[in-house]
Amino acid sequence: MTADVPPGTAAPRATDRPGDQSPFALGLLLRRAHWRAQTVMTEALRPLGIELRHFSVLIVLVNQGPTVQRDLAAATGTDKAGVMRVVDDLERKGLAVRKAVPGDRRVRAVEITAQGMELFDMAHAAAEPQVGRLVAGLRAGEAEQLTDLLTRFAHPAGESARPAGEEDAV
Amino acid sequence: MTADVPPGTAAPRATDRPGDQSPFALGLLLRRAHWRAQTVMTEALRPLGIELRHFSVLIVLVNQGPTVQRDLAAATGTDKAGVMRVVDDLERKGLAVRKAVPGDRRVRAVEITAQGMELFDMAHAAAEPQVGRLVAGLRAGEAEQLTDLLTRFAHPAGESARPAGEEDAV
DNA sequence: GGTTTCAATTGATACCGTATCGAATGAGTG
DNA sequence: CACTCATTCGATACGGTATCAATTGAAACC
Repeated sequence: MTADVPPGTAAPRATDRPGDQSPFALGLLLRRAHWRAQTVMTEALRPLGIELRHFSVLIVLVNQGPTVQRDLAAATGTDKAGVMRVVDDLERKGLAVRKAVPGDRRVRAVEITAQGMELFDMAHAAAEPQVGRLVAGLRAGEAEQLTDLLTRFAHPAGESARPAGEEDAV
Repeated sequence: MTADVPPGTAAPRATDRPGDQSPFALGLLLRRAHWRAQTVMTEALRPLGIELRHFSVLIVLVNQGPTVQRDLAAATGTDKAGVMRVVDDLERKGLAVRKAVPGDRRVRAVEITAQGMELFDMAHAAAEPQVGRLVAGLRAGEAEQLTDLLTRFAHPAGESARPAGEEDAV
C-alpha cells in the first residue's frame, strides 16, 4: 500500500486532501485555510466599503502612527505602487491623509483620520462573530494553539535577512 | 490617536504582530504563513519550469486520473479560464494532454503524461528539503500538530452535506 | 556645486476573474 | 423521425488589479 516509503527515493505524493503526507501538504493546507479566512474577512469588510489591502494599511497606521509609504510597502508586503493606490483610495474616502514631514520634503507620511479610526473599530465589531464561526470546528483551546503555532511559523526568529526587508520597520 | 488603549469592553485591535488577539489575528497570520510557504514552494518548482497553479492541476490529475476541465476548475478553486490557460501550458510542455471523451464530444478530459508524472515526482524530491527549512523554527512534533489543526480548519466537517459539492469530488 | 542616493509617482506589462460566444448534448414536441 | 429549446462545456474577449521598470524631485555626501 502506501506504508512502504523508503526515504530518499519516493516521498508520499501530494493529494491536497486530509491526511496528505507529502512535502507539499503544509503549503496546500495553508492555501485552503488562508482562502477560507480571506473570504470571511473580505465579506466582513465589504459593508464598510473597504477591502483587505486597505485594512492592512490601516492596521499599520494605527500601530505605528504616521508612516511613510516606503515603510507601509515593507510592512504590508505589497509594492510601493500598490501602497500608493491604496492610500489614494483611503484619502479619497477620508480615512487617511498624506501629511508633509517637516524635516524631509520628499517623504509623505500617511496618517489615519478620526473617520478612519471609527471605521477601524467598526471592522473589528463586524469581524468578531465571523471569526467565531471560522473556528467553530475546533475544540476549546485549539484556536489559541493554532494561533501560537502560526505565530512562530509566520514570524521566524532570524528572518531579518530578507532581500527586501518585509517586517515591522520601526 | 493612541493605539495602545484597550477598551474594557471592546475587542483588542488588530496589530499584525506576534501576540495579536484581535478578530483579524488568525487571518493575518494565515496570510503571512501562506505567503512564506508559497514562496518556498514556488522557488522549489521554478527549476522544473512550472508554477504552483500548474502543480495544483497535476495533483488532481494524479489523484483522479483523467479529469474534465470543469472538475479541474472546481478542484483547484480557480475558474474555467484559468484552468484552460494552465492546461495550455501543460500541453505545450508535454506534461499533460487533452483527450477526447468517447461519449461526449464537447468535453475534453485532461490526462497527465509519463513526462508529467516524472516531473511530478521530481517536484517532491525538490520540495522536501525546502519544507524542512520551513518548519525548522518549530519544536519536535509541532509541525504535525500544526498540520492536524490546519487540516480540521481547512476541511471543516459537513462537507458531504452540501447540496452541490464544489470540491473534493472524488 | 556636482554627484549620488532615496522616496514618490508614473507608465507599461502580465496576470486573474467575469462576461460572452460557439459547439454539442439531451429533453421535449409535433 | 425531424425539429426546437434549454443546458452545459470549452474557448475567447474584455476589465480590473497587481507587479515590474523608468522618471522626477529632493536630500545627503564629497
